[in-house]
Amino acid sequence: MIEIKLSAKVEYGVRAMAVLAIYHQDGPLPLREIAEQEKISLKFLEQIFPGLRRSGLVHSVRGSRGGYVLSRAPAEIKIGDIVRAVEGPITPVDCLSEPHNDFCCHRKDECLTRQVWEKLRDRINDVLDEVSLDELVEVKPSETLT
Amino acid sequence: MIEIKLSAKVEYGVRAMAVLAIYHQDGPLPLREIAEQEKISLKFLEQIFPGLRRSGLVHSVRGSRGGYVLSRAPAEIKIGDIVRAVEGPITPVDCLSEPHNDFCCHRKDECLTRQVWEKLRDRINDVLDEVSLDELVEVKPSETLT
DNA sequence: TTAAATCCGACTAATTAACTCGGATATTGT
DNA sequence: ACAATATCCGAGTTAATTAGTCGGATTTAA
Repeated sequence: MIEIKLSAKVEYGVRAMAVLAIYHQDGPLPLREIAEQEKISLKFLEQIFPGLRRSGLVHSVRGSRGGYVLSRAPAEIKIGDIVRAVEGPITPVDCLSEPHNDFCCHRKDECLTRQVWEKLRDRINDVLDEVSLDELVEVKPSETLT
Repeated sequence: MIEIKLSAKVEYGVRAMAVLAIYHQDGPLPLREIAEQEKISLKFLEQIFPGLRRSGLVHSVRGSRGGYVLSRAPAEIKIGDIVRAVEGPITPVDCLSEPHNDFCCHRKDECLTRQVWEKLRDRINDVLDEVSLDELVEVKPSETLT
């Protein structure tokens, strides 16, 4: 079994954003296209994108010939942004998201393990904020800058 | 909702090991004691400890006056050891644990996002292997070395 | 022999995850 | 105007996982 695991929503969300990054120039890209390319259920994608829009990472164009467009350049979008947009704040244990209560951990003054999870949370966020979308879709050596 | 989350098993496992570290000198400590101190169900702890034992982190003393003892000094036990003992190898997406198959991600040559999850996995392991049990139970300034 | 422990495996209840479904609404091309 | 193509919205469903329970067998010290 595995214990630190990304949800399918996050995985698909990042994959979908990567596709959007590739076709960034070509105007709005409908989810149908992304679904096809990445073999993801259209209906599931439809469920994922509202979060990305609310977080301002993409903007939507409704109606025929509509679709989604990145609202910033791929270089300005970090993987962490996507992950947080899809699922909310990243935190390894509930204890960290709530205001500290003494029942969270039952040792006298302070939760001993809390500091480890805090460190873990911070590092996870760091890693995810180090990589941006453009790095993800970087083309192979063949098409690097002239 | 949260997407990178430790299971209760891991959280309890680490807390329990911290208690064991504190009473390290005093011979075997029964789970009943730990359960009481940390307000964790005894039956649940009983389910967690076999994994810790099989990984060689603790050894058990059966029968009356029995319990569990750390098999190494707290300084030699990393949080990562505990996490892996309780739940198996740490990996953020299934794709990483299996031998690479082309259906894992549906882009032509290589999974673009894979590299990010690999980096994430490695960093998570790094963080968890940086902290050892003794750091976790380090006493407050009042009782630092004379 | 009794009490206190680990040990073992099955069972269950609750929650979450991963979709699915049906339709409403907006927009464009003809 | 109208059909086609999108996003949008919310509820429903199914499967998997998690968290925890339960009953009892085994081991051992006192």
